Amino acid sequence: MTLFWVKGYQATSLKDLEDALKMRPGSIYAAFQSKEALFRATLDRYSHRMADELGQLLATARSPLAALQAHLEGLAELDPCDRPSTACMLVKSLLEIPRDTELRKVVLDHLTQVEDQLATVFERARDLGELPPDADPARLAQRIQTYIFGLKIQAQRRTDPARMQMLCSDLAEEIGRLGQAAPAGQTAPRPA
Amino acid sequence: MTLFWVKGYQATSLKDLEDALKMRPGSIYAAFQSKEALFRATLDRYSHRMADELGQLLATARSPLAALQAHLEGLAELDPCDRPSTACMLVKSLLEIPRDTELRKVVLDHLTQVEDQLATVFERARDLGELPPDADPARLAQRIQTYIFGLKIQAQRRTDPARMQMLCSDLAEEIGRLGQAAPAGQTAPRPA
DNA sequence: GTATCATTTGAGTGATCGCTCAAGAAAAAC
DNA sequence: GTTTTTCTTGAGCGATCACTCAAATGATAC
Repeated sequence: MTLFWVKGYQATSLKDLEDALKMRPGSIYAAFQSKEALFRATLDRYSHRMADELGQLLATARSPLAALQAHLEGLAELDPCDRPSTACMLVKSLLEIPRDTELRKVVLDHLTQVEDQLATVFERARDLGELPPDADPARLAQRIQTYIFGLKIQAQRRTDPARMQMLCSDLAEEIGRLGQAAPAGQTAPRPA
Repeated sequence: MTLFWVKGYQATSLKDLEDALKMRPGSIYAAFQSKEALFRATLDRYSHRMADELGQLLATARSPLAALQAHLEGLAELDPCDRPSTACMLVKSLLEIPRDTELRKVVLDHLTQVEDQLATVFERARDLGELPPDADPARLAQRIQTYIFGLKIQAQRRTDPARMQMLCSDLAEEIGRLGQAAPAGQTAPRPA
């Protein structure tokens, strides 16, 4: 997964995979069906990890909205210490895989899955009173996902970490504002 | 340029270029030095066009801030009618070109150039009183560029155009709020 | 120990990659 | 018309691509 994540699908050769998996071509094709099938497997794994990560953050945070803010803030220190790449593997794949491909559809499905998960978080926030009752979870999900896409690309530029921190804070604050800017007659709760 | 833009650098073979340029390999290597050099030329061209586009929008819009809002709104109808791809060629290149490459540096420079241009727009908006005097143009530039990155990736997903329109409006509104949310004692101007 | 099954191996497949260069065609100079 | 110069051509270079398969190796059954 790391290999595909860092180098991308096309740029990863079978020689690379041989070294990484410590398997010879025959074994690779016996275990997986093809380079593409192996790549799909890594996409699945990546998506699951992403979902788990967000789920765990949600479990530990004091509130759904705070969890999302924390997630955005967390993108500030995306230096390749723990993670192999600061870019999102799904976005990277989306950009390099041509249209009208089975593989493309797989990537799109995974992205929609993530979006749905984010929508669920917003829905929960709304039900808990963190958001005004007329808030549109799907719309907000699309928005924060756009933020995340943009932030992870910015992280690829490896600029000043302080600037990256500022940027993440700005966008996290934007999410926080969603709760405070309640319409008339609506009071924003103050989660403990 | 279209070819590199749509297929990406690696996925574009010399055969593709032969067909597109209607030149045989010898001529291609006589005119340009290599596939990489040709790609650099297209990156330059793309960047210039981007800059011109934004410049023109700035000239026609009623105000700098309105121009930026219009630019974001414009990303809603990015269907591949006029443009070859809805993705940003620079971002696409950033994600596929490995670290520690000359080519990578070229892409990063171009991205910084765009960012600087955006900062100039915000600076102008501030000087015109559209933004509070303590507004940080560089910071705002980084933020709107992040929005643009995210939006252009969303456009790649080819989802419901209405949802895309909503998303663009949301982020354009975000930019508009920068002008209205003036600090104490500051009045937001109402540009005609 | 021997036979049976499962797995791994790596040389080799044809195709394509980016790229070169001697030879030919076209244009310019005279 | 002839020579000189400029540009174009496309066969072909070695390297690499994703992938295959007969043979070697390892594990299991008896």
